[in-house]
Amino acid sequence: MARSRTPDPARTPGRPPAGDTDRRGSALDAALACYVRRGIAATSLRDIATEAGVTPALLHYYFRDAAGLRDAVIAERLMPVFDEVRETLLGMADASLRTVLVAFVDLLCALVARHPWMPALWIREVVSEGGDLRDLLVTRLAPEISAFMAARFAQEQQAGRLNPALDPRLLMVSLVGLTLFPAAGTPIWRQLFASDDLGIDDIRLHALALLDRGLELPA
Amino acid sequence: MARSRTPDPARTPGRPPAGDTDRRGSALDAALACYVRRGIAATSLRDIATEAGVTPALLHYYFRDAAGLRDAVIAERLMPVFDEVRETLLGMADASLRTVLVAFVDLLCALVARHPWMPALWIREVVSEGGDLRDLLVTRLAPEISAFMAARFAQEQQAGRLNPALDPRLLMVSLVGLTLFPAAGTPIWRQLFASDDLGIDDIRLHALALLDRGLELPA
Amino acid sequence: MARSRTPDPARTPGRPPAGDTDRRGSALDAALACYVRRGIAATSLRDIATEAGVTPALLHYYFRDAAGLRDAVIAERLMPVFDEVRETLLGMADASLRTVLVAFVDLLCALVARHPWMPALWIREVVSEGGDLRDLLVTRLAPEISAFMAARFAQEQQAGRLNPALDPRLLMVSLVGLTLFPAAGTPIWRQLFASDDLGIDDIRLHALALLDRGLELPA
Amino acid sequence: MARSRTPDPARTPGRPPAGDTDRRGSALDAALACYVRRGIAATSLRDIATEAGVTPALLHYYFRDAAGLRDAVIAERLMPVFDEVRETLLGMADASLRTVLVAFVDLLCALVARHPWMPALWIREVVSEGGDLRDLLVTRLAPEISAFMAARFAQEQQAGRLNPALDPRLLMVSLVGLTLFPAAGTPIWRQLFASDDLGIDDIRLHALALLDRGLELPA
DNA sequence: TATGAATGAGTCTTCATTCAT
DNA sequence: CATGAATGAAGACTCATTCAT
Repeated sequence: MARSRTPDPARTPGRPPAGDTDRRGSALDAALACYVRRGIAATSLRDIATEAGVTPALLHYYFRDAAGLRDAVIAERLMPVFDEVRETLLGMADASLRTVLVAFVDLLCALVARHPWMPALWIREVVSEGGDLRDLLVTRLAPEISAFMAARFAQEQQAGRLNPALDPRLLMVSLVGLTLFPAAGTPIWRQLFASDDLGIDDIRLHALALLDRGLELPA
Repeated sequence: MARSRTPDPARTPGRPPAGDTDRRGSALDAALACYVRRGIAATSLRDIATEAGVTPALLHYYFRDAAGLRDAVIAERLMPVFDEVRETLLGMADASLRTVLVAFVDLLCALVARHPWMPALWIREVVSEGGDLRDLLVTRLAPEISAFMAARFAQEQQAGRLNPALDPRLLMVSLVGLTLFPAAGTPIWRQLFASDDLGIDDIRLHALALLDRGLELPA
Repeated sequence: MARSRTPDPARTPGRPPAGDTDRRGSALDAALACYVRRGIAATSLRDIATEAGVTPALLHYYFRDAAGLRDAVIAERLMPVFDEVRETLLGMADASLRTVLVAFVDLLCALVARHPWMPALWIREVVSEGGDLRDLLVTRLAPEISAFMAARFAQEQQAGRLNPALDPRLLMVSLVGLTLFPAAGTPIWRQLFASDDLGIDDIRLHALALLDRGLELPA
Repeated sequence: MARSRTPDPARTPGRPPAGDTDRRGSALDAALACYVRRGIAATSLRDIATEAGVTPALLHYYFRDAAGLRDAVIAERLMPVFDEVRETLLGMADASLRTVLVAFVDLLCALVARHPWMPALWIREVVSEGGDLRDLLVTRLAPEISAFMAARFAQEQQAGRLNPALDPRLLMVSLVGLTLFPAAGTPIWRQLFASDDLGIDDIRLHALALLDRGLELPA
């Protein structure tokens, strides 16, 4: 039974013809918005259909079922973004550690600037035990990056060029905890500090400052 | 005729009489477990009833509806924990900044050690736009703490006793990003680095080291 | 997870308390009527709910799902009838072949008289390749009976007391083909021959006559 | 503007031009296969489309709707077979009763040999109360045959040339019950008696033997 | 001639909730 | 104090059918 479900499989990978109304793409965007707002598990197909202005039946026509839609969102909206991070990072094997770290922070922040929905979705669906993005992270995205980064950290540490009290494994985690995590909570910090201008660039500078020299507290 | 729905409203705040099997408390625990596992929004009353080994009707008898149950979990399981953090922190107004910071990190880590479910629930439900914990954070827990901490940071910074490139508003966010966030992802880092022993104490030491002196990268 | 779905399992095997309205039993009867009318596979839960005058949700409450309802109908409406046939027949091991055969025909015809819906359901759902009754026949009801009967036939044939041209395996099939099959089609034959009085007793006498002496055609 | 929906109505009765891939004919065959497998009422248009390897829309293009397809299957696949039976039988008005009976049995068995799907479909869809084939039988096929046969039986009986205890109306029913009915259940009897070789010819010989002289039980 | 797009109605099923007991 | 019975609303998904191309 040929899986010829998707109306025009040949069109799937890239963006649609453009110019014309692209209902499939709109559906993906609507799904993404719902996922960000309520979480993947709590989003119903009907929510997405309403958001996209189409009937639930159409979503079934395009994506077969709820899991198919979710997979399509991951494949066509999330993976391209993640792949970009991986490519950029792995291409920097020869740069100095400082360069790599700054590039990593810059990369994540630039990513947030372009895709404001990313951090919230990422933080939420990755830490969730049954989260679908967690598998994605653990099996496809992170292994290469984390191995590369952790190895590099350990090596620099042994050479005495990195704070010896740090845990090489947790350093990469820290980079995320100082960028994506604050970015995900931006609406909260804004409200908490009554600072409507608090943005990803503040996060970036703050993270770099903290990483670079720590708190600089007097002994 | 006011329908006094909760069996014994007077008993609610504290623990039940004890001695008897405490079905209400078990229900709260079951709900908490489900919230952690699947997220608050994606947890059905039926899930909780099954987990607790009671009928859905009993949950209605105790908590009126799903929102009532959720509120009870927040009030009786989450708030006590958060209040403890707030009390401890606010009681340290006179201590040195280093002492306060170390105490904050220690406090969060001790909390994780005692309530391993906390970080995942917290991280997930706080970033969710409509999340109920987010309201809780923004309206009840954080205002005092964040105001206290940010003011203290700014004051120390002006006195030249804190890295001037840091953002006082984001520093408290960073403390969470370096403790609760890594803690929430522990299963992932363990799998990623094949380190079954990676625990909250590693997170604590790493965070303190990073905060204290940063990366110590050579110029 | 204890399958404590059925409201009152203890009541299940026998008929309900009687006197009170037995909605579970009514649902089984309604399901049976629909199965007979349209076939098991083509009967929707909604059909049954409408026929029984209840909501589809109630059927789920009682029987969990469509398959559960079907199984309940089989177990509580069909099996008792079939078991009766098996018991009666297997209890006649010592009787003469003629006695056994006449008893078999009489038994089936009496059964039809008491449960007019039986033949149609039986004929239809047994020949259907994926039919659920077919499994029932092949695995639970027929093996004993058919083995017993075929063995008896073969033994009588060897002793020269049965038409040697007959196939012992098919003889029992013939008994059904001369009783249940004509009974299932009764409405048709009545219409075809404009005989409103054509009934199960005509079928019985005709079958016995044919079995006994055949057509008695002159050579 | 009369929408001439069937592509080439003139082609309908006979086989298509041949030489070209006959998608209409394949659809009919696919439908027939599905009908046999699941029953007419339980077969969806989509099932048939999948089986035929075409789109549901094409079936609508050819047959207008599900009923139209079913009617086409009846008209172009079933009726020719049934007509053949009728023609053959009605052409034997002058033959001896024995000849007619043997011919009838032979005819049905030959038919089964050529169209193994026939008996199952026939038995199932004819006894079903709302079955579409039942109308067919009652209104188009059987009236002539059954009238002819029953009259003949009655006449022979009055002349003392047929077992007087038989019911002339049911005799023709018996012929079907001893041929098509056993044939429909062949897979079952095979499994039940572990006889993979049990076939239509065994059925034919057994039926003839039983009809001819009955069981030949000793008094 | 044939099909991809689209949908309203219908399917089974789960859910939160009510209520009598 | 607790639950079994019951249901309306909503869930995912399937279906036959229409229509523009």
